[in-house]
Amino acid sequence: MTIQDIANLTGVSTATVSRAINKTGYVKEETRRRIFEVIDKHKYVPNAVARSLSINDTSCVGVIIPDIENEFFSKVMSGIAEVAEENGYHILFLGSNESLKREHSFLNIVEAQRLAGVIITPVSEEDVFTKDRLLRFKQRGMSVVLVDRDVPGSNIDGVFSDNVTAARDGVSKLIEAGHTKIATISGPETSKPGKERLLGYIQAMEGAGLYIPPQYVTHGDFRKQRAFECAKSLLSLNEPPTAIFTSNNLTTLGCLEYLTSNKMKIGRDISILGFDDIEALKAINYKLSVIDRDMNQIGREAMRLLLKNLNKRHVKNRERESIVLPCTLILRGAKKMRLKGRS
Amino acid sequence: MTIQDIANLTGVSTATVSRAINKTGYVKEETRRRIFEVIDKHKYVPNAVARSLSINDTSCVGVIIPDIENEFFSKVMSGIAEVAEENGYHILFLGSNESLKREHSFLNIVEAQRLAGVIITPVSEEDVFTKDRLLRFKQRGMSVVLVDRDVPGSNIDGVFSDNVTAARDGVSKLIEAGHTKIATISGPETSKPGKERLLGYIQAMEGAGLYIPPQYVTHGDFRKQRAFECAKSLLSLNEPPTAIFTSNNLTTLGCLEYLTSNKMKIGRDISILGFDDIEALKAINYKLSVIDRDMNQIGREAMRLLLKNLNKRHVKNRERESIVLPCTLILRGAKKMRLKGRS
DNA sequence: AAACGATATGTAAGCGGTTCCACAGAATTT
DNA sequence: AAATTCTGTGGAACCGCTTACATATCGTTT
Repeated sequence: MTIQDIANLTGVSTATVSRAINKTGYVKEETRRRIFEVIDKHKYVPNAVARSLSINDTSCVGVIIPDIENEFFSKVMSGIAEVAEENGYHILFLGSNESLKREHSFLNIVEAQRLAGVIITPVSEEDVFTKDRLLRFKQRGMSVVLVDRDVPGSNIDGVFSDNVTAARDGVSKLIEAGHTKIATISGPETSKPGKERLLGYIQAMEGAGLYIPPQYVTHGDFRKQRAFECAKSLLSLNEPPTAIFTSNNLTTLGCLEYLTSNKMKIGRDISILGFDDIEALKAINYKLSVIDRDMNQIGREAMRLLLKNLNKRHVKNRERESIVLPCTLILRGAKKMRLKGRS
Repeated sequence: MTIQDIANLTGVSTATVSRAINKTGYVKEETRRRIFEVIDKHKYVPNAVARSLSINDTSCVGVIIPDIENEFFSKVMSGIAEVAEENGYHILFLGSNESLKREHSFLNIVEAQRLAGVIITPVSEEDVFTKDRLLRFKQRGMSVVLVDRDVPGSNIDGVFSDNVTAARDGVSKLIEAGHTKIATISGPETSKPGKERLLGYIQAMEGAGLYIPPQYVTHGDFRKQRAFECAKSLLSLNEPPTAIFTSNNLTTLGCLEYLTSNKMKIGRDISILGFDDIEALKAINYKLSVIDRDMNQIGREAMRLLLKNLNKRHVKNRERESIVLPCTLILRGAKKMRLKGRS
């Protein structure tokens, strides 16, 4: 069944059928009725591929994210999908799995499929292939939006979080609660979130005049396994920390895994401040404080930004539009820590 | 940049360029080299939309799932994506959010976009619109695969879990551990998982000669809120259960939320057996036993099944191919329950 | 040397839509 | 009544690619 068949069966031209279907141009009411009778009778559904080719517009955007199993990304995805659907856009899902090779291959797909835009959390902030591609996309009028991670020097729009402030305020709370021996399991320092959250931690500590022993800054990679080992090394120190700031949700889990497997009780034996809340732990009111973000909102804003800049060619020297969303501190830690050594 | 431009610049016909690009048919090595020089120089990327139209094949499958934020689905998605990528297929992500309206609209998209197939966990097992569409898809040679939920009487292939056995064995373990007062928060009884898990529970109880007070069977909807209320009603009974079988991950969380907010300690004050493991709780070795499934595998199998039946027209009376994967029981409950009233 | 298969390339007709343009009749304005 | 605008419709080019078919050249085989 093609538009030609429908035209023949109705006794009109394809032009008229097309106009009837798309409500563009004049079609006599009577003709229109007959056309739709035929369409319904034969359950005709116009070929969107042909249409895309013809009008040169696939109402489709690509979403390249590193790990859909991560609660953060699945929620972001959800937000993206919501706004996309409201606006008649479809989503091509591309899970890079933190693999550069895959990311590159996906960028090719985005280009080949002539997608209207792409939302991406790049695997690496320093990869030149990805950067070049994204810039080329913009030059060609595609809409490109970064999420969470940046591509330095690219001036590409994006939705980010106020990592520094959040981390600083969060760690400050730990200090207010009496902690002085606060360690961190940081993220990759080549990535915006990793860098900024570490910076916030440092600012809070230095702001309070607290010394940071070098061993207190362990270097994770935003994954569980590595965080587990970082936690282990922290707890093996002569002077182990009384609180740990973990810089993303998986880091938190890895850290918790080590601590609980060593029979430590969070909120009593040690305090944890995590970045990004975790549904399950929220449900059981686990004594874990977190810096929370509205992940759905991040997705929604990203999609909105994408839609807003559709078809806007890259203008030279245009200010990048970067949306920085705030975080909130959720204190679920147990009792405040007893202050030692004071009256 | 089109294939025509490349042809002109190289001084050959589009046919030759096409053959060079797709490695189909003869092209002299020298010509081939020149063509690719031009392609590289101008960063030409063939238009996949035009190609799809021409060869009548979008290497793209639709995935319609109700809730990507649910750990189960995000892992299934991950598995699907993995196999899709290995085979050069793309994924159109369609999140129905448990809304029939959206699901229907997505089915239209699948049809209009001429996708090669669709993997779907339908919102309702009784919706006739969806059923009709899926059957039509099959008749037209599209590959259709169900995941987890069924469409009765449709004979559509699918990947399911051995819910009855798993639930029966799981609940039996609770009984072996000494529990006699075991309640359940079931899922929608119109859905395969809801129905079967409840059946498994009943079989285990009856098999052990245990009476099931009607109030012990509460009816959830696989969501948190409702489960919270079910838990509340169970704990308000004169004779509250000593163990609860929760029939999916969100049900478990809702139940836990109620219990923990009432200061009950899981594994001591009450035992929980959940269906589907929860990453975060696994990490902290929470005293919660679960029936676990390899969710990634479910996704992988679904995609494999889809690929296998690509282009195979619906054969009348063909046996449906339904893959039923086993579950495993993970006992993380605390100590065995003290047996009461016996020597 | 003729015949043949392999190699190399071009022409042009699709794929299934959209849309510009032309044209005709109806309705309205002057 | 003529001029003008509005309605309604069809013809055909076009979107960018693939491919059947035709044709030409070349190296082999007989």
